[in-house]
Amino acid sequence: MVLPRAARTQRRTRIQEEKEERILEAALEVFSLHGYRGATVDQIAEVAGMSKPNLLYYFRTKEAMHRALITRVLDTWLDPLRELDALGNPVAEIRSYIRRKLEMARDFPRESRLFANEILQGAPNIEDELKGPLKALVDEKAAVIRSWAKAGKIAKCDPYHLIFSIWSTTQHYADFDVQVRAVLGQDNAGDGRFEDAARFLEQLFITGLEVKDPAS
Amino acid sequence: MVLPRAARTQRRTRIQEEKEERILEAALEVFSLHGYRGATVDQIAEVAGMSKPNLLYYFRTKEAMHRALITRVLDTWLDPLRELDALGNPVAEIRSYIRRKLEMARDFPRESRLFANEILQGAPNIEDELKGPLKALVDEKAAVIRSWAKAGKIAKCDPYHLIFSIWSTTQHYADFDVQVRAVLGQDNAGDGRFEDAARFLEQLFITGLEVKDPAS
DNA sequence: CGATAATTTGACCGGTTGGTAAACATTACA
DNA sequence: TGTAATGTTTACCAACCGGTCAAATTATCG
Repeated sequence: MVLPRAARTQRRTRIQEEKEERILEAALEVFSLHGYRGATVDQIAEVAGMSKPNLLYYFRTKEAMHRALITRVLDTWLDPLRELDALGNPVAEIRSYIRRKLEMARDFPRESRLFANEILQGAPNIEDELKGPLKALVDEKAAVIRSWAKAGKIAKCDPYHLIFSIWSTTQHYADFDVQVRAVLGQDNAGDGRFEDAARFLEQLFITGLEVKDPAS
Repeated sequence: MVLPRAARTQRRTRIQEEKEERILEAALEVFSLHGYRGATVDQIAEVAGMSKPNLLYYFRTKEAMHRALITRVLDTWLDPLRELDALGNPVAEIRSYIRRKLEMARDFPRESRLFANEILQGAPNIEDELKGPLKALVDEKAAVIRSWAKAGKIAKCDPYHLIFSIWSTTQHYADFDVQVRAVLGQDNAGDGRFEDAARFLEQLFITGLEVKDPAS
């Protein structure tokens, strides 16, 4: 046989698991830095430490690789929002959602840039994922936030745009890292800017969402 | 003569002005959608309605085109921040800065995406611009904001991260337009999302920055 | 008009890129 | 161990891409 990817129906070998893992890791590195078109298969192969035909034995096309990577990453990327608990304390829930998103921007910047690249260029490959699972999750959590506002637990506001603004402010520190560093100056070594950002964003969102007159 | 770009030292002809304008317009269209590497000279030539060699007669390399485009756009892109007036009413100044940035995201999304693409991929060509003019301008305005906070006109906060969060929230509606539309649903026709965003962001930032105890 | 400079085009080139063919090597397993 | 399936490599290709060249066309101006 010469169809390794067809082995998807069968159980996968140890080698398949290992190699596919190494390839996707390398693909994340390269795609997130150069975008889909800017990345080359040779580059990914080199980072993965294998020859190009060998890589193409596991993923038959560049696009298949990209698709596999996106779908895998999208799932974990939405975890912070999934954890938003309708039964928790509203302000505390939003605060820790912001913290989690900011931690992801710090710890998984490549994943963030992968999506940014994709969406920036019109999301040609993942439009279905956006309109399906992503929209469903956001709709669900927006309803939760709206109910908190209705109950007077937080200020009345558009829950969708609240979520957008949390996404954008936190992911900014991953996607626009170069700009952030350039503007803040030379102290690029540590994670200080993330701590400063956390303080600022907490102040902004929590104060901005506080209920002025707690009489309910 | 065969050196049209060397004509820079001389006055430019009518034809040069027109064609360079058309080329940069086409380049903006293509670069903003596909990034530097993803854009092809043939594509740009086609959008500009001329042959590839003809285009290369005006800009000798793809990189020269990109550089010319970036430097031109960066200048107008920073105008909203330049207008932030140290002598104006602090809250009103910040409010109208947010409004101006959001209007730019609505009216010039290609320009926004051009920068986003560039910075996302490590800003290989404009690092100097970031560390030079851009940092200088941000430093200047951050000092203004800090003085407002010191004077008790707005809440104490990190001015750099305030600027970052205004940038990210507003540009989000240009750069991640596809995602915003996918999440908000089918009503993609109008600009309603920008009006909703304006309302939300105003509430968020102005409430978040208000001084709680106005005793100064 | 005539001539000189500016502009435009079709044909082409070398390097890169995604992908293939087929021989060779290794592993899994009866 | 033998052998069939799986994994790896070398050599290669066709399409694409940025850029050149020389010839043709058009604008400029005395």
